[in-house]
Amino acid sequence: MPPPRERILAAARDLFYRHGVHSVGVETIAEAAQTNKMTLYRHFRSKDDLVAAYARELAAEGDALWITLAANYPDDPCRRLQGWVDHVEEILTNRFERGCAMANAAVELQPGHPARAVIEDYKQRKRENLVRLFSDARYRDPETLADEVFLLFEGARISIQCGGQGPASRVVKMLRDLLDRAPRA
Amino acid sequence: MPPPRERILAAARDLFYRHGVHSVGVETIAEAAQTNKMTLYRHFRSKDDLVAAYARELAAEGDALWITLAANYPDDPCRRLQGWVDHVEEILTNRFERGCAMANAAVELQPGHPARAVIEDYKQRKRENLVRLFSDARYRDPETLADEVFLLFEGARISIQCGGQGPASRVVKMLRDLLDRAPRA
DNA sequence: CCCACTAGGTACCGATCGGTAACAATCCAG
DNA sequence: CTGGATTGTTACCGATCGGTACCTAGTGGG
Repeated sequence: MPPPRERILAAARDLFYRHGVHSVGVETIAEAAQTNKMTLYRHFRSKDDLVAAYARELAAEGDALWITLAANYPDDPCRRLQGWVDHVEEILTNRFERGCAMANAAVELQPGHPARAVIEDYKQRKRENLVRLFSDARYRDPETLADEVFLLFEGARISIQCGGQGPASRVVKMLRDLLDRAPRA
Repeated sequence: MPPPRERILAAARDLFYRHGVHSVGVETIAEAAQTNKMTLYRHFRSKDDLVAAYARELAAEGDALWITLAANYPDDPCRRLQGWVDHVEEILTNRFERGCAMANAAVELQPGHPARAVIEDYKQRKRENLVRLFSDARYRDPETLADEVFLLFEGARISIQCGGQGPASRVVKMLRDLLDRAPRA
């Protein structure tokens, strides 16, 4: 069995994503992690601290995707781009998708919350990664293209939980068409 | 002074949007409405009932925009479309924008919550209104165009509160370019 | 073996949550 | 003016919240 801290973070991650940060109490998390509240508070100073750790874990995992992508296709930006689109498709067709966990958390958290900075930094890095990807793939206007793709993706994720499987289900095809038709240098 | 029910709904709307549904207690809402908890519970059976009324009000206001749009430009779908884009720009450049109130609420609410149905119905109507708008303006593929515009808009709104004013600030220009370049019949 | 460190368990704290009972004040129609 | 309906006030309920004190049970390294 993994050490308590990992179990707590895993449980928090599952519950926070499924039910929202404010709807889940620390006791519930501790029980789901097969431990208790005291052990939770030995590893996290407060619930807010746990939420921040939750955000950091999500951000680290998101960043890891880009490292994996670069490692898998070190000299082929177009394949790398294709790999990213495949990843997007994987997310958007997941039956349990409930939107971007970090965006959802940002909705619930007050502007001053420690997790907010983590989330905002991550979203900015994500956009930069997209710009670099389009730049490497020799698209003519990588900035605009990155913004467009970024917003389409974010919009699709938030729309899924608003019953809008309509627009979201077609976004992958839209993405591929967009990338096919966008002008390249 | 407006009757209590209206004041309560107005206060709930302000507080729910600024701080989130779960972060605001009924007592706070009653005080902000310059009344008290008992009066609130005389007009709303429960907090969930108030949240559902909140969602219904947002939906009614969103629907009213389309009626206004149709009334202002009864015989000119292109001007109507232009009016809608102006409205989008107005929203996205608002300093107090914190995303779509209904999408934010959906993030916080469990799938079975009475407000969820209101929100999902509204989003579907919104998409249909967009399709009709593009169809009236004689675009070649109104469905795809509506999805694209819908997702760009939703993505921009959710991105604003993730510190991503980067992508969101350029979305209006992207929208106008997209509509200029999209093929028409 | 032993001792320090970590985890588990329980009981508890004050605060706040959504929601209600009972009663006084107010207001408006007939 | 009067009487019924609506509102205001206060106090309260049980439940749950985040967070802590205290003690016991392991457990691993010297």
